[in-house]
Amino acid sequence: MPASPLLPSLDSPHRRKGEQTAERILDAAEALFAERGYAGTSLRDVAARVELRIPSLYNHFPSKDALYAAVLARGIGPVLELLAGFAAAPSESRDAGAVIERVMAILRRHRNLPKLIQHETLAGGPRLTPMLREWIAPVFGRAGEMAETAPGAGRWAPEQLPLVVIAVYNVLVGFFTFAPLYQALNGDDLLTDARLDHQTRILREVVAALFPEVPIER
Amino acid sequence: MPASPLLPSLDSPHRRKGEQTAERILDAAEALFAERGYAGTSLRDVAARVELRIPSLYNHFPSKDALYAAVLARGIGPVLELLAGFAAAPSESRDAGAVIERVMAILRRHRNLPKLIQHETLAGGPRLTPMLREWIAPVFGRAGEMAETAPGAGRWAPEQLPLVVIAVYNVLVGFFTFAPLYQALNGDDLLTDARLDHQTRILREVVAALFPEVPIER
Amino acid sequence: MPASPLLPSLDSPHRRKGEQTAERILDAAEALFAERGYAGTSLRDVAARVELRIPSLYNHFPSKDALYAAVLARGIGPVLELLAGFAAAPSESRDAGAVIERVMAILRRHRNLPKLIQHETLAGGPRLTPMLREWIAPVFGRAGEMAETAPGAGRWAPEQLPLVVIAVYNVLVGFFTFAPLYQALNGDDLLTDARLDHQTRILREVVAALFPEVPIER
Amino acid sequence: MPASPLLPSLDSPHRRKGEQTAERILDAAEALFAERGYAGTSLRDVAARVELRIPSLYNHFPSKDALYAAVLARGIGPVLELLAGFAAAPSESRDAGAVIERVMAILRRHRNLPKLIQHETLAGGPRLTPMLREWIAPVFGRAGEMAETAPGAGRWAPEQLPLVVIAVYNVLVGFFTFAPLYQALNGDDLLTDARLDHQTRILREVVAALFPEVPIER
DNA sequence: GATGAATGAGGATTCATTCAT
DNA sequence: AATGAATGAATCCTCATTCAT
Repeated sequence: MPASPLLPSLDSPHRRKGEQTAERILDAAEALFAERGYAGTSLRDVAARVELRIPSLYNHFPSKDALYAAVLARGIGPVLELLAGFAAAPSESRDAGAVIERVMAILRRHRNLPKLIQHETLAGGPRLTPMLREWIAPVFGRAGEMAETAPGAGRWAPEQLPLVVIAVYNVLVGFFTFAPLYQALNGDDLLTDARLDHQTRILREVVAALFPEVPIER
Repeated sequence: MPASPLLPSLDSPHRRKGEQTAERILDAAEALFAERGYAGTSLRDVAARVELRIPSLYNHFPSKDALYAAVLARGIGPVLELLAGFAAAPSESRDAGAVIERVMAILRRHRNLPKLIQHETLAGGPRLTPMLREWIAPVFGRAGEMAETAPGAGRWAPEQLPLVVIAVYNVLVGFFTFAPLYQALNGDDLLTDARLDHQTRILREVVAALFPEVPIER
Repeated sequence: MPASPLLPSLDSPHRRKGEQTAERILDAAEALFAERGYAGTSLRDVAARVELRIPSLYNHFPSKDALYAAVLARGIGPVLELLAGFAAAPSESRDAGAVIERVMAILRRHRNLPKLIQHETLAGGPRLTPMLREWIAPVFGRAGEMAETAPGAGRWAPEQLPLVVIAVYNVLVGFFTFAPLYQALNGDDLLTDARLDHQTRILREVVAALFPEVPIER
Repeated sequence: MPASPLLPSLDSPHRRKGEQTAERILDAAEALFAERGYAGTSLRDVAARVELRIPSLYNHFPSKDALYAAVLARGIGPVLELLAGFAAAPSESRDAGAVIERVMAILRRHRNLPKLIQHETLAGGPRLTPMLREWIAPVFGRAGEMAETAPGAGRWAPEQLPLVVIAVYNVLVGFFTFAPLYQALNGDDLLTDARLDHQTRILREVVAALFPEVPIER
């Protein structure tokens, strides 16, 4: 029996179009939230970017906050999965180089993500905390533990280890967050493919320098 | 000769009190801008924090924008002077360790500064660009040049050098910007004196690892 | 073919109601701008008069300035068309009496118009100038030319003619602008139908006196 | 005995300077009120024009309203005296031409006055009414009476007479109020001495045309 | 007499949200 | 699903005024 027109099947054109719209809204919102932060982004801007009127946004997301959460979730999800996979792997088979490579690959396609996260980090605030408990906390907890059990960890005192992990994290994220300023200063775009390759290499070397004994595939 | 009543002397009570108030406004604004960014900070919040009514703010700063610029200028000034001094020093007498120490000392007293700068960096925007040309640009220009002529520069290809400098910069700034998130996750405050000592040490080691031949006083 | 729901037909209830509201806003604004001028009129007053909240005004006009411009355009349009028609008519068929009659008829229905124009005239300012070039300038230019080619023009030196035209204009407008003061002084309302008839007659006689040879139908 | 420094005589430099300041404030306020009306003029503007700070204005006038009233009084006084003198003169010795000449002379020196009055007229409102009763009312009352008893009055029906007087008044005032618009349109300044001579002449002719039997000295 | 600082009231405008269509 | 209209709350900012100096 074909789906009744009143109950459209999961991928009827209707539904597809609706999801497409939601996706377009997420895209627009992601770019704007990344550039201007939550407070600096108005639904008016988002709507204009999607070429919709504001109330239409409410057909897809129940509030600005929910839209923001959705943007964050969509962006952060893949990264967390990757990290979780890495953390879960047996310690011998962890290859730092591969993770760096794959994280960079994700960020290349989602260049807004680091800025988005950085905005949240700076706010350090209420909107973030709920998501933290669920997503970031375990990963960063694992990261510390990983580092502790990692071969090269001997170089750092236990209470220094989290700080070193944070340092690496900031080097990674920083390439993206610093890009617009760099461009304003020098005219160069740090986010071209060539530059991103450089950054990947630098990141590898930074990790190699900080954790001399961690295996890293060349 | 007594000061004419028409031209109040430089330290008339008026002036002194006014300057004090302006300073208090700057303090309040700095904290709020750092935490919530420009768009997320309302003059209402600032005024409440200084225990003034909103219009009084306008007796000291002509607009929110001007207040923001003043906050930025006051905060960034000393750091830039320090860096400029370092950049101007003859290359043999440059001691990376000393600079790290002194930058950290400044940031310890102005803990909002890195967040402030980070917000601006993320915005990458119009409010920043004018200041950039004047202040940051020459320093970062010098930083690149410094690194090139530095003994350890040989380790990096010329086009990689700016990226490495940026990496160090991000490690430094990142300790401060990541602090609130870290606290929300783990309950630990990264900005205690003990922790900041750790970070200083880590930063030195990062620099040592990245520029193995740069002299660094222990 | 039924109208698509995405493109509401020209007289959807939405549109009709919206236009009605816009018209009511224009009415209220016209009265207030006429009485108190631009600076003296607050959107709060306008909104109160239409029984709306202030932000609703922005659903119909993007700014106070735009509302003002719309008021002016709506009011001045018909008069200018009338004058343009008169100016375009062949000189023999021009009947000063008829124009006076018809201008008075318009102003009777739009009694705020003269005050509105007078406010603008006094400001002599930036808000006016753009509209002037487009609307008023050509008409007044024609007015001068008309007067020159008119039979009675011989009475006045060419450089006096514009001044005489202005004089007539001021007599006409003055009846309306002076009315509130007159009422405050004497208690009489100059804008009753009877009084307006008088004024029309006086205006005719003034024109007859100033241009003795211009044909004027009785 | 010379005036003690504690009790400065009426025209001590102290007092003189004070009065001078008040006069300068009046000048600035007159120009601004004339151009922008009461609501459109801020004390900030006035103070800036006198190169004082706002609170200093309050040393000379107790409120914005009082300043406005003072501007009006200072400007209108001479005109009213002139008219009063004319009205009081025995009817045979009245010479319309002389009055026109002298009113124009006053307005030439006080070009803001007509605009000022026109603003008030348009407001027709509360700020005006108190002054009206005292100043303008009697004069206009007399004007009507004068016109009635004047030789040429026979031309007009009694109830038309006030309207005719108003017409003349508007011709006179209109030259000044229309000037800025005219200048914006044509680039010509209507308030040059030559133009004002023309206007005086036109005004005489208008009066002559409207009151053919009124004596008017050539 | 002049002014810096402070402020209550109000200015225009934006924002996120709701609802009827 | 899309949108015009409406709105309470909040935005930045201006204004007239006061007061201590």
